[in-house]
Amino acid sequence: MNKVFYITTPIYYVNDTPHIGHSYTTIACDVLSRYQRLNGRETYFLTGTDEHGQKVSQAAKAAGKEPQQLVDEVVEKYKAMWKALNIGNDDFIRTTDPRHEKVVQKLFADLHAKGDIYPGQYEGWYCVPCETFYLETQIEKGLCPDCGRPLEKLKENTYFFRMSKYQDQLLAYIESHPDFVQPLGRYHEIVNFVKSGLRDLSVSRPRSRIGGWGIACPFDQEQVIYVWFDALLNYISAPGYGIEPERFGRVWPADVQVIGKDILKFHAIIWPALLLAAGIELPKKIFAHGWWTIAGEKMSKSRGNVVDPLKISAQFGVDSYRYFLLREVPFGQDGDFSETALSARYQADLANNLGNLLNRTLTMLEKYFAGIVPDPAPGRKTDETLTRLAQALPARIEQHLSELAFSLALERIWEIIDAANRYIENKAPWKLAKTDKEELAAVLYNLVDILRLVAVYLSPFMPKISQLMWEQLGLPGTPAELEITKTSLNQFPGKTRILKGQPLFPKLEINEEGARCS
RNA sequence: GGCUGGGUAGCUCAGCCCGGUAGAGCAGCGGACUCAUAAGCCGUCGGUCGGAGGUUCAAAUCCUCUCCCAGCCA
Repeated sequence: MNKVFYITTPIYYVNDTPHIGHSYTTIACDVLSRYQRLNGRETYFLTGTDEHGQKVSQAAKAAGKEPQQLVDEVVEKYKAMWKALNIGNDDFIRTTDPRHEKVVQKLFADLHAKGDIYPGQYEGWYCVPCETFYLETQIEKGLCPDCGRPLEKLKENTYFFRMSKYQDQLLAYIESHPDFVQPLGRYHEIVNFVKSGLRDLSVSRPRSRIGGWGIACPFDQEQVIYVWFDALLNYISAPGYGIEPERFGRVWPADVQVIGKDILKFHAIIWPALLLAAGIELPKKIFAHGWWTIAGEKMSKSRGNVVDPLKISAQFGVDSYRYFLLREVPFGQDGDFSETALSARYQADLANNLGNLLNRTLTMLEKYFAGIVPDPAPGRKTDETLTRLAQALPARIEQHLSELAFSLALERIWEIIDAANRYIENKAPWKLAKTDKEELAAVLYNLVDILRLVAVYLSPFMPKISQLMWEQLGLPGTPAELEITKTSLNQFPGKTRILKGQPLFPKLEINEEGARCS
């Protein structure tokens, strides 16, 4: 049995509604998993929701609902969003799933039995109204850094995870696996952090203080398991750790865990430390991507500039949105989102370069060959540049996607699109139509052939557009059904009747207007 | 404060490791063409490479100092 390609998004906190940030992570993971499937590899692409914690129970109380009712409602928003964005996740885990709770309790008990979870007392500065603990270093003059009210020194019972014990082991692992945390800058942060020393971590909360909304500690009625301990374990509970050993063995370790840079430490320190304690192999790669600002400003509810992916998708198309997010900014860096920038990409890259290339090619086929792709003549002329680029493409895409360099992968595809547009200019089929029907046939064949290849390699990024291209080219099935390793030039079936349709990316009427609104 | 990135064309960035006539895309301008979503193609304008000093025949690239921005320091 081959190892399944396992990729995860973080589980999203139900206290938030899905926005551009969530969609960014999830789309990136979707592209990677679609690419793996295209290569004939089985995938396990996991996303889900983080549903416990005090904030959720507070929000429920404020809304006059039971926590369970609230999370059941919010989880649907996430599921609807993923459906709308054409996310092909293989599983969806909720931390309220019994399959998850069981694993969390089991592991908590195991680590306790092993002595890696031990009882103690947590002491810190507590803000009663905010219900939050602060460290000495976070506060000034005994006031809450958030609301400014006086803090109380509070001591409460808790269980600690003996993280300090795994400090050296973790450091050794990270230093011997320079790809473990990416991008490189984040890797250095983590190395320095671990070197500076790890403290034991409080991993439970008194039930009396936070209410019951969480996973109960299996051996102490007074304690509830801390949300982060609970949440991180989703990555192993979903593939069946301790419950379906065979499946777990095929899936784990995760090949890539994609996260936002804000939760790096949980994933690159606490998470691997827990796995070391549990004697489970560590994930192969943690990749922390950057954040989006909105038209130069930080996104926030109070500014009212939160980007709704559904609204943007309705306006520009789902695939345009997917394309923009991955093309505009190198994965790992921060980026700026604006309708103006999206509009520019739409116009230049999508409508003018790609959409128009398909359109002009199909029009010429209709005009000169009644919409039937000419048979590929054995000795026909091919284009050196196009051939070279097409042959180099698979390895380049593989390289870039293995590094999560989505923008570079897309640039490589656009090199071919640009070259194809130049090819048309150089060959001037409208002239050949009058002088050399044979070469005209060769040129148009080469064009649909290269467009077929473009559709295949574009399919992980823009599944719907890729499918539309496929259909307009008159090809049967879907581009994603094709094993990518078997794609090469000169395989477009001759005599195919093309089915030219509407432009892939119609001109945007309200272009200026939209730009101003953003 | 310590550590790490970064400051290059109007905008976004590459080049810096391994010194040798400043690059790409977008935007702007001009041209020829017409298959096409007035798209595409060709050409072109545009930069004292954050600042100062140094090494060198030669520095965006190496060294020193300095200013500014960002990230990490539970």
